[in-house]
Amino acid sequence: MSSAISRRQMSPDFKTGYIPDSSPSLLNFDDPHRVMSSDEQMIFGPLEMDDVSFTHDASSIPFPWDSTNDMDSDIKPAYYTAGPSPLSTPFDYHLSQASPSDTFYDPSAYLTHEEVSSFDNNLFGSWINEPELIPIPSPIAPIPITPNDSQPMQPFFTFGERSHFPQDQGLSPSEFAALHPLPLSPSSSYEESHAFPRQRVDSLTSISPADISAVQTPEWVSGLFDNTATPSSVSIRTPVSSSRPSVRHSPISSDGYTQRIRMPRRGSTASSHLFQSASAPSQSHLQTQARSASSMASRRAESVSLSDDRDATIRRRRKVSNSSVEDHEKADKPNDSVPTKSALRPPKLAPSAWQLYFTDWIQRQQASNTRKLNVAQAAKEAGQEYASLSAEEKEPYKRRSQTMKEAREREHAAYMRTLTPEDIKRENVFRAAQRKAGKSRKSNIKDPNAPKKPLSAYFMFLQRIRANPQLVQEVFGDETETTKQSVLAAAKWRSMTDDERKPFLAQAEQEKMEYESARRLYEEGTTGYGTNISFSILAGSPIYSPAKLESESESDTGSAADGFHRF
DNA sequence: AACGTGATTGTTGTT
DNA sequence: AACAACAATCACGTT
Repeated sequence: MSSAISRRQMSPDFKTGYIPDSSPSLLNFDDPHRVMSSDEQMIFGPLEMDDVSFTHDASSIPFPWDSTNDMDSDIKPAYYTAGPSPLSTPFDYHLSQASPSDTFYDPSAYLTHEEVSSFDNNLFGSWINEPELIPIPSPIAPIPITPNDSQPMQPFFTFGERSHFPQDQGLSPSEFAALHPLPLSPSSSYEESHAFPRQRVDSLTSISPADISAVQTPEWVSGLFDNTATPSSVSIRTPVSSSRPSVRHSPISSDGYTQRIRMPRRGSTASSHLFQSASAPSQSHLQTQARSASSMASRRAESVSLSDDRDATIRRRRKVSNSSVEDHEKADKPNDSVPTKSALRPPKLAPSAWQLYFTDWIQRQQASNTRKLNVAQAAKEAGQEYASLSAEEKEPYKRRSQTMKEAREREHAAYMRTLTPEDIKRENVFRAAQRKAGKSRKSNIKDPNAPKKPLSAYFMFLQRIRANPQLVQEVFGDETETTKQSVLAAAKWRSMTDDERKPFLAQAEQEKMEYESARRLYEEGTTGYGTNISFSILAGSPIYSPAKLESESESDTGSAADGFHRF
């Protein structure tokens, strides 16, 4: 399929001055110091985590043949430098360091009275708001409570001047392995220290269903309960070490507990309207949260009395929830059969600014006007009005949407982390079947807790180019489309000699080894029969000495080897 | 699947 | 059903 005309590529700036050979090639592979022997690197062994660096990012690999300074190659995504990653502190309500510029002072971080009230009756049935401010603890605007429990946000580890916060994405093998000091010790497990870095953990040997439901609860919702209940009773707990999944309760698993609290399927398309029409973000989450916060005793969805019979949606949902069809279907299915439905129940998307406006608009219509409008008509009209709004008028909607979106993203990441490898496997089997049947194009999900696959040599080569403007110019010329860039890079890659490729191949080999180790560790941990044998040679602490990091990765792993120039 | 990012397609919620 | 925003996917190379 040829790509359609790209409207954004018409800038003439890119069409000038391609001078391929105007300067000496930066791709000079003749520097005898350039090569890292994989043998030599293996001296330190793939599990010797003291020399861990973030080298899976090939752009940061200090290829000796490259004379350009490290600054180019040290570029990291913004979230590495922008302070606490929102994704890394999913449930941290105890920050006290809100600055005036923080969203703590942001009006959009507050729910209106209506919104709060709606929790009682229609469970987030409306996003409508009025500017009567009632603070809700945004995940990025932590509530200023529990002063004794508050401490400055600490970077999980530091790397030079920068702070690195664990991502919900997979980790590089090095990161992963290094963060697995003692997988059998609950208090030092990876998820705790990494995914929930500042979580106070009292007892983690097991996790209750209530904990799980809390994990699944949107933060902007659960925060409300944090306000009224004692923090400990509703504080969200890490969903248990990933290395001991034998005690890990999957949010979608069909064990007795979670099965009961599971909410009706959202249904991909047709059925969703049935249950969701009046729902806003995560009814089910709210429901479970309400349960776990107010009464830990009654967990059965069926027995929950939410004191709002006015809401027909709830009744409909409960009705479906009562049906035992689902339970049987689940229980009867062996693990290896292809699921007919996805069991995943991720938190819903936060409403967009437009959706907030539209809901608001509908409300206003209902309040004032007597005429009946169908959705299509309403959307048409409201859409025009929305388009004519000034930026200032859209601002409050955008801010509120943004705040909710950030909260939702964190909640989603937290949810994903609660999935067990089995959950993921199951879901991917389902998705594969859907793709095969042409019913969906959804790709497989990956385990966010698992170590990340390393880059291939060619991909490292690509990254190396991209990290250096001069190399970009030399290899890509003025081509800005990434797809075409990869074609050019591949041509270059093919034109290179084995010797020229060698440093990349060596590095790829090295990281592949590290990855395999990390993967084995992870799988051992997640099979429930893991042993701690190999962990003794890992770094004893997830906290590194940054100085060692930098120097070692450059001087040691970077030393020459490939035949010439050894000592 | 690992990287990058602009373009394109799919999903979302509202009555 | 209409709407706008956003999420997800695609394009591309190699291993």
